[in-house]
Amino acid sequence: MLDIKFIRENRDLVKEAARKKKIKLDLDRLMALDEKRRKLIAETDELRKLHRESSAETARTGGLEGIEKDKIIIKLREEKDKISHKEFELNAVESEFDEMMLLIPNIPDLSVPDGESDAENLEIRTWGEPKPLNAIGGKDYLTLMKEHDMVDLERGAKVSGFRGYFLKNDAVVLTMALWHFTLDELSKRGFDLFAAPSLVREENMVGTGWFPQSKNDVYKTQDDLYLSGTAEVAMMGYHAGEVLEEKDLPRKYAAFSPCFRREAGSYGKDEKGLYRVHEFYKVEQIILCKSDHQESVKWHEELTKNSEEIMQALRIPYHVVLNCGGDLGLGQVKKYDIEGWIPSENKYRETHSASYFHDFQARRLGIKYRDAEGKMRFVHSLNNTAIATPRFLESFIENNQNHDGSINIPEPLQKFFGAAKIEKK
RNA sequence: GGAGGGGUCGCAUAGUGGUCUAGUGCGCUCGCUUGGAAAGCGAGUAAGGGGUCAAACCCUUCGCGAGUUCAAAUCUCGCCCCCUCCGCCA
Repeated sequence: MLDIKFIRENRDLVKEAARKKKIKLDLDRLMALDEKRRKLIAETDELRKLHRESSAETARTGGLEGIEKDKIIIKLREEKDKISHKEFELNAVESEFDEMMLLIPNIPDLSVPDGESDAENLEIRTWGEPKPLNAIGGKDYLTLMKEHDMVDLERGAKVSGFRGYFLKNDAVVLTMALWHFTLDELSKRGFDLFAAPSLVREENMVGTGWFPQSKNDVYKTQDDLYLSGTAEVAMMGYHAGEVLEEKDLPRKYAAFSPCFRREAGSYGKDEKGLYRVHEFYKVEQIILCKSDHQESVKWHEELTKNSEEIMQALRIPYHVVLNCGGDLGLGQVKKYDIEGWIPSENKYRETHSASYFHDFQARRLGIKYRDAEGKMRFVHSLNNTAIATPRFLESFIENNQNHDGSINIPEPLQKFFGAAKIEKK
């Protein structure tokens, strides 16, 4: 959410933001509602004030009886009636206003390129040597995983439906080793570790900016809780409604959680394998920092660097792209995706997504802090994937395979995996 | 799933329909006092919204929401959370 005062004074910026993000927006409607709203607030306040004065007077002259009393009560009743009518009018305007406010996009950074979709994201750097499949060993990850009895997709679909999967044996150990390794790396970098809830209240979905837009992509339970698609939601809700101290910022959190996505509207995309599944696991990095653009930029770069270092430690060639306007979420100011190299597809595919929001999420969630002068401010928030499984197995296994079909476990991961290789049984 | 108790200013607590514009204590801030400090004394002590160049000023808020009433911290209903207990359970 943006500050209405900011919107009022920067209409062109907001319109440009909507254009860049390819979001439909009737800003004139919002401005008209805002004006109406303020007028009604002033009128309501005035009526309330008068009524309050009358009530106080009545209270002071307590024991009145008969005609005198009736007269006063009639007067009070009339005042109250006027207030009710005014409040009714105000409520109608405010609820439409509030609804629209949730749809106002955050302003993307100037460095964000124009573009419709992820196809127009800009590559900003690469690491490692991306090699085609035949140069590495010649097998795609599913073939390899089946050979090693690491996955069962058929029974996954039988039990769990479309996009269902079972991981088995070394894949289970490898997956857990990846989580553990990642958490360990982040802990070393000063992150507090969390195992976060996936089941969350609606207000957190709205607060992070996932709702109302992406409601269709999220599973809802019969208790009106939602199955979150990322620990970002729970971790942002963690401090909702709180006032933090400036000295306690930044807060750096690494949160593990199961993640759920309906993938509505993605039929036909990545139907095979472990890349796009309904149920997966993720370690997410979350940072809350001071309300300052340079701070946000600094931590955004650091979050990205952390994930790059994890990619490097695990020997996955990757590139980093700067996401274009059309590929940004409502609240995002700027986003980098890290895409791991997939030899079998001869291309890079998204494994991490690092974005910052300025105070967009904090405003919706009410996460504030008292600055050095004692002034209340909204924190800035950022997040980035640290590792997402089983998606990550695709690039991991293909890039670390040997000609004999065995899979190397890079040195930093060995103490978590317990061996240096996955060998043919 | 069931039974009961509770949620008031940073903390503790008072308040069961009208002077609550929420009292008191503690804490905190400032001042007086002092050689300095403590104690004592005095004043202040929130958030959100409207308004304004900024202020003054005004409105709202006693877990959240709705209702009854001229008037709600106080009465009614729904919800959320916390505590105690029974049941079930990894």
